[in-house]
Amino acid sequence: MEQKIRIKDIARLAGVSAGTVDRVLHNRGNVSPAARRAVEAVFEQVDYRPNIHLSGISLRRRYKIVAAIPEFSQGEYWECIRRGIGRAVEVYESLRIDCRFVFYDQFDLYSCREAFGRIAALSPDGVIIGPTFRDETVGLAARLDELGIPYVYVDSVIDGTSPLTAFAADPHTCGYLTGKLIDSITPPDAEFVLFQAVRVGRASANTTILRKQGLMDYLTEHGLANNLHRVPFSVMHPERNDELIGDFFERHPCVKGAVVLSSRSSVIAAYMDKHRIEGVKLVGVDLTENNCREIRRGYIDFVLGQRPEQQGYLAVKAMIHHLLYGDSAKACNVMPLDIVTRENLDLYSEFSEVAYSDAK
Amino acid sequence: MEQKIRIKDIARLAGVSAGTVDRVLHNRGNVSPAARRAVEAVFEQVDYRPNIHLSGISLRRRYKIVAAIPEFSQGEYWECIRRGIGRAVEVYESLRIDCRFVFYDQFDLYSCREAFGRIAALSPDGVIIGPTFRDETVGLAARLDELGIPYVYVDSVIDGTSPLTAFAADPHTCGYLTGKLIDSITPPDAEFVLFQAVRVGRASANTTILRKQGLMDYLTEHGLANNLHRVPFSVMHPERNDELIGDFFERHPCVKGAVVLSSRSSVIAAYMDKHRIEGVKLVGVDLTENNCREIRRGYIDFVLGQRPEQQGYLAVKAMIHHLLYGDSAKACNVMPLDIVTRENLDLYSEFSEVAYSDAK
DNA sequence: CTGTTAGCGCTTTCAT
DNA sequence: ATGAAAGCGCTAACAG
Repeated sequence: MEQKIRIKDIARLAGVSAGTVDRVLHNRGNVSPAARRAVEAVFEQVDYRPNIHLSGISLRRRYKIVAAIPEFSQGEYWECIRRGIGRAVEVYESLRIDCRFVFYDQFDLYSCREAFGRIAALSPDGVIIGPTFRDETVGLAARLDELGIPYVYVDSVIDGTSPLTAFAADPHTCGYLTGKLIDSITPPDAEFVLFQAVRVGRASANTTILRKQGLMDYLTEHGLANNLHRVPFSVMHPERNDELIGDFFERHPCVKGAVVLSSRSSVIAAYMDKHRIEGVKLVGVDLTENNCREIRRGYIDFVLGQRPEQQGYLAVKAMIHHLLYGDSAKACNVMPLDIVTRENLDLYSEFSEVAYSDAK
Repeated sequence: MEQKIRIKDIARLAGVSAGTVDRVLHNRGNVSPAARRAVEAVFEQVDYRPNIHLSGISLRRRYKIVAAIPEFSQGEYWECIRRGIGRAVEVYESLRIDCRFVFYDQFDLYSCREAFGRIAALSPDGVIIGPTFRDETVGLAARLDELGIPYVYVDSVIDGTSPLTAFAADPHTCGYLTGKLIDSITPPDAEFVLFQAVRVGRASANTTILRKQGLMDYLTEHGLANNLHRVPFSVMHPERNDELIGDFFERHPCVKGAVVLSSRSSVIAAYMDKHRIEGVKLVGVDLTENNCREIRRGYIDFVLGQRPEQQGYLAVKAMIHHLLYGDSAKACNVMPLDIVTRENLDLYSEFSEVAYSDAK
């Protein structure tokens, strides 16, 4: 039980005062090369880790974090990310973090452009970005780089930018695992269908493309690539699905498995319910409220969860550690992909209550 | 952005000093009924939540926690629980928690009795118990109840005792989910085999019995109860399995799925490897190092993880909050059951690094 | 019984 | 450039 080392100990060992140690620690200047060397020598020797909650208490300045993420309705994916961000702000309460949200419409490029445009004027110390549109995000990243403002991605990563770090599931693995699951739970000779949400006015989201690549890679590796059908469906206008999907399942009785790589598998579940499609397994992504309901009703068999709440929590945590101590973090943290089915679903939803939050 | 309320604010609102508020808060006595009422009235109004890390800093006394859990080798289940306990102690570093481990041999009742007997003499403020033997644990619990020492279970719960709280997966759900998985990944007419570890000198662990019940319930509900074979195997003497399992698979070609409800499915995987058993799916429990290896090699198809590290972490956290603030907690916290397969395995193991720990 | 005060580890201001 | 000192929210000893 060796005593925890404190700043005062460092000071004593380096033969300087605590003030000087702190100045070195936070790169606050006004320290002679000699003193700096002495202090740094001690840091080499000992494993000093300041208590961030105590740092917070005596901090004069407040940090302002802006979280730029898609707006959401109750029970949707981004609500979890937002909740995670909120929890982190509570846990690090002693730092009195100012967290401001900037929401945009993930289906409207102009809304995103406008929202991202507002960020710089808020002069944040750090930004959490939930990206959707590549070009807009690259633009925002460039502006932040210029201003020296660090940013962290949640949910997905935009190549060609230099975030402090990112918390996201690997979309290729997600698609690959989807393939593994649908293959595992259907007979060897089954055919599959990939339902693809039709998007108005823009290409499919990058994440979806990468997931699809993962799915294709699985199928190809297992000699199943030719067993896959693709059918479009509409999220915005579910009533159009009667027409879009039509009599697909009657025409393809060998199709025993369906996959949706966006979070909207509940739309397909509703279609299957309405048209009494039976004997077709359905695998989706994300534990949205709608998806959970369809899992309970037995229309969705498996869903992959990406721990959105934890993504938000960890993003803020990483940002705070960077702001206070200049900690760098590894470029990208890959979240686990939780396989959720009717039997373990409740364990996941009940649980998020207790898992985080150090505050009571 | 409403200001966080501090003890000083409570004092002002109640018309008393901070010292009195603190006395009320910690039931330290020496406070008049009138003052107590005034302070409690304010607590009704406002949501005051002390910052536990700041509480810690000015705490004079140290708390001593004893963790009584099975001893383990590297890569085993209980190592993760121990790591989680260690992490919590780090995160709550400002409280200078004294954590002492008392290990016992989970296969030796006398070792457990002896170890549990030593605990009271350590005069701990709280005890984390990883139970194995029912009677010994009931005895320990009774002694602790008598001494007024709170205790928390990890991994499993012993009925008829009154722990502060517990963190464990639900064994019935675990078995049930195992059934669901093996059923999902085998053909409709498949038969199954349950491999049961032979225990020397004592009945099967209670957890295993409950898991088995869950499995049976799944099979019964799905009209598959008659498709299940039971075969004993040995963990201690794997070489005996050639004889114990013998030509089971040749005699039962319809068996397409195997289940192991202890953490030792890797032993069966090794058997299958050695005897070139093919076309039989295997589902197990716990992400031990051995199990992970066999998942990677493709001999185990699915494993259920119970987040042992998080169990340990949360147990200590709950205990600390209780010791400091008298927080009660709900009787039992049910951990998620993570479904792990080759494709998402690495995400789970890589991840535990970053998920906990507030300390850098 | 109660208010005042010192002190925990850390940051920051203020003299030097 | 540097050390001393004050102060953050909280607890506990102390003096009344």
